[in-house]
Amino acid sequence: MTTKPYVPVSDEERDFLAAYDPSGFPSIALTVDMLVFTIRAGRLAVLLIERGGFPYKGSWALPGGFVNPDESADEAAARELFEETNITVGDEFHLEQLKTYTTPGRDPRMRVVSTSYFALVPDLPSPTGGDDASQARWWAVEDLGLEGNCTEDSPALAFDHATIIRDGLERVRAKIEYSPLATKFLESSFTLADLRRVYEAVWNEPLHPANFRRKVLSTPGFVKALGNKGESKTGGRTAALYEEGNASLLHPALLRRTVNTEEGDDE
Amino acid sequence: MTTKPYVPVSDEERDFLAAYDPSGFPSIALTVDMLVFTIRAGRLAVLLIERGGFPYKGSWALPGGFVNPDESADEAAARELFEETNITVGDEFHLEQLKTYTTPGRDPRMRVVSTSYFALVPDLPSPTGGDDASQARWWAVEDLGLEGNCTEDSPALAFDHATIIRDGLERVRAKIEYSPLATKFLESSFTLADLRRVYEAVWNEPLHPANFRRKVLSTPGFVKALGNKGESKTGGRTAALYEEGNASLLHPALLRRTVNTEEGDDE
DNA sequence: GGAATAGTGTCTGTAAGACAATATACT
DNA sequence: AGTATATTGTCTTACAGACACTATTCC
Repeated sequence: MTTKPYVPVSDEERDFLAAYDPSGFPSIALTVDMLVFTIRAGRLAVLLIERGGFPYKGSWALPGGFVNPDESADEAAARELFEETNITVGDEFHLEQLKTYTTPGRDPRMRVVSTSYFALVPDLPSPTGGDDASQARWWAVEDLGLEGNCTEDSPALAFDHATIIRDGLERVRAKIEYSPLATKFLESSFTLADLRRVYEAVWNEPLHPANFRRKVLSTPGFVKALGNKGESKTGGRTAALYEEGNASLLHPALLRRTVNTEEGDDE
Repeated sequence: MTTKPYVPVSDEERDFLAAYDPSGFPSIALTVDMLVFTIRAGRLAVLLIERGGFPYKGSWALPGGFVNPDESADEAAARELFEETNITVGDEFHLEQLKTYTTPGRDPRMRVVSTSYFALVPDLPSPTGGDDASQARWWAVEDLGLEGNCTEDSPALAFDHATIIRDGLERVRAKIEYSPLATKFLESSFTLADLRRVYEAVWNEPLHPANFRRKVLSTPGFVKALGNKGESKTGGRTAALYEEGNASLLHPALLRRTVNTEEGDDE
């Protein structure tokens, strides 16, 4: 529980810290941890990096890094996201602060305060290997063993990153109910079936196509119809294309049936 | 935008910082800022403290303080809340992390990373003067001039605390829709009219008593009926008493009509 | 034509919003 | 009695969920 003295483990880190505070090692390091979510093969996935050194060597961790002295955590998060995925901040995807983790000892090297961010991005062409030698890949969140369904294939997660991923999942699952965030998982034009598959992947439950359609179209500002039509992929009628609308909140909201609360004896 | 050298402004601060990092002043200070909300005279109010020294002398600031080296921000927030209001952490009120503010230069003295928390407490007996000589009082959020209704009576707010208060208001207003948090503003037993007045104060809009009642009672786990009845205060039929239920999420949610989103051309 | 998906129409149950009516307290 | 609030009842409208049906594409 007490803060241990810091021992640099790589030249990059040593250099960074020397530049960070010329007078010595800082008492507190501020970092960002990135939850980069996407939909791959119909499943919600998160980007993880295999750690190559102490601590948690061989475990999988969220990408992230130090906040520079002259930048805010928001700016650091956008920078890290670009470094990891080559995506530039814009309207194409969503980046939002999630929560800050401060428990003493969460990093054995020193006191590290980490502010987590989550990003929602469309399916990226490649597994987006990081610029450093570390191994990066997408993990389907189902396969992480976060909800008791832990198997021998579930990866070990470094630090308190399992908690961060759980918190992020909860936020994303709740937020697509009342905001048009689900469109951020898709390219700029999409079909209503694409949008429905996003909801099904994030909530992990099937939705009724006809009712979903009626609901989305009756929510003002959620999506906007484009004139053209897409191509049929597996046979079947060609679907119309839509783009993101201009609403920032959905009213009325799309409601899940499955709500993770204990409802007991009422009244 | 660049971080200025730190100049201690009080003996307490100097002592704290010396103890905080014996090798010198820390590069980053981690603090908590507390949004303590309550309902006073039918209006949503927040606790503010008048600053007695540099910077922002004479402005009003959120209560808060440094996170000690051996505690988490959660623990620091609970400690600060007790120091400000003499309320002990428990089921009686709500304490939750809001957001972390990191912009360089937000405190002119040094790089201060502040994690904000909001607490919902019942109306407290006294204005709860702080233990130090600083002036503390409740401010109705309407009177803070946060939404353009700024008058000459609106207080000057220190640092980026106007932003923090706005963020907190948004969170609380949204969260009482789908969680039973509104009961945290009340004593352990309350009438449905009391609960309705909480919603009316937080949302600043009148609610229909009969429909509110039916809605609350039909939401499983929101409130639980007590056998006894309260006293009539202003004449009129005596209302039945209720206590908090065991639901953690309201399903279905109580919906505001007024939603602060720009809804444009749909479809 | 057959299979597959997109999209429309319709029925039903539930619940919200408005409002009237009744019940119970205080003066 | 008169007033004020609590509580119940009822009517209308909106919408979610279910499901049948039509439309359009590929094979």
